[in-house]
Amino acid sequence: MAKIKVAKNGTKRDAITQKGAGLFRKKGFAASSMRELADSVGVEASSLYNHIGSKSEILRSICFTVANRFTSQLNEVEQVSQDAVGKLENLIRFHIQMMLENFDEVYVANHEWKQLEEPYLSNFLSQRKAYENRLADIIRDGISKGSIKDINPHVVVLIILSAVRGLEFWQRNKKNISESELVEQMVSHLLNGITK
Amino acid sequence: MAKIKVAKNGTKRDAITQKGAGLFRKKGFAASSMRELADSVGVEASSLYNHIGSKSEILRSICFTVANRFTSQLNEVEQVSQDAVGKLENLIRFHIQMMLENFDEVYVANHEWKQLEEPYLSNFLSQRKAYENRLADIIRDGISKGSIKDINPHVVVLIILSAVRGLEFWQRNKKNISESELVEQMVSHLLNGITK
DNA sequence: ACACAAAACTAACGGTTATTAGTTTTTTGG
DNA sequence: CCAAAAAACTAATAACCGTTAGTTTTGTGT
Repeated sequence: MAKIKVAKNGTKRDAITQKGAGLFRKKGFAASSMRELADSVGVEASSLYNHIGSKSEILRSICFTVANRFTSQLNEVEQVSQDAVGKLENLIRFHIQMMLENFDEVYVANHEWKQLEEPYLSNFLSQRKAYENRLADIIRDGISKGSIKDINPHVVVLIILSAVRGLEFWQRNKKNISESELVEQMVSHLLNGITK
Repeated sequence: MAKIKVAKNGTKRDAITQKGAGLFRKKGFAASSMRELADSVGVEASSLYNHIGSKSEILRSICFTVANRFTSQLNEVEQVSQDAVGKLENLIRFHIQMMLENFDEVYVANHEWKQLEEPYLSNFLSQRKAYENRLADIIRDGISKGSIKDINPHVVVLIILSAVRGLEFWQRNKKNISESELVEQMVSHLLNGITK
């Protein structure tokens, strides 16, 4: 009879969710079975249900935990007195850090949110939309104060969020460049471009 | 007894593949059933097999058709005599155009390639890797000729490809900005940055 | 109009799915 | 050390999956 290993300060539910994030990232949510998840946890599938309510609940937990962390950081950044470019830089760095430190979870939230059931799907999309709008507000502020070029704020948000999200492809090249160098170069490109 | 509607110059296989792209984009490959696909085509599930070999063959067809189109364009761009920034701009425009004109197919190739079976999965990844390396070569050339800042070429490739890919989120905002304006602003941001 | 091919149908196959019920083992607290 | 709670197990369920076989209908070329 196997036992679920729990990390320090973590419940068994957390352990299952973490393994779920890894599995869902590798295979996709719909293509992952509870039996596979149970295997990776080291237990029979039915035993999982002593700790979680359903398969979809795991996905829900992953998606909203990630979404809430981004929202929290944005809350803090908005309150700090800093110019628009500084705020943007702060958020870009946070996105990169989240991507590198919570890879599985962020990846799953980015890719598998479509498999959420209503009303969670709608909630998730609303939250993301609101996040994007607040980001656009920061850029608008920078434009009106003259520190940012007059570009459509939503286009800028799109590019920045997509670029940091693209770090999911970075794993492979990790060796060739240090993490700090990566962050600096991304920030530099996204803010200042690449042409001389 | 229903009949599959075929577009002009298209086989029934093409019609099924196209509906498949739409379905796989909306629900994901693994979460889409052949019965659902048959419904959207207007036929019974078993009838599909008169035209296609398997479910996975549809995905394969979508992914490699898209990949080959991008590779073809890169072949052409490489042969034109143009500086690195001009080549990059050309490719960025092509990516944006593909994303807007073949949304379902490009989206599926971007998101569902993980569900490909071997050896197709490895082939697909090799092709993508090769594409990225050739893009990095263009940037390296621009750096050595002085037209592009000295940034890690792979970081630049990452940002550009991710940004154009991010257009999958654009659909929603389509109303507020014209397509040509969108392209110009994206090219401008990716090449020249946003700071004044 | 008739023969042949193409493409639809119905029915069924073995396999997998998430989840539940009921039981047994393990852990915990007094 | 014993009782109660937690967490594991086995077994089974009904639903759904991709795909095949066999049959019938539809379209086509002469």
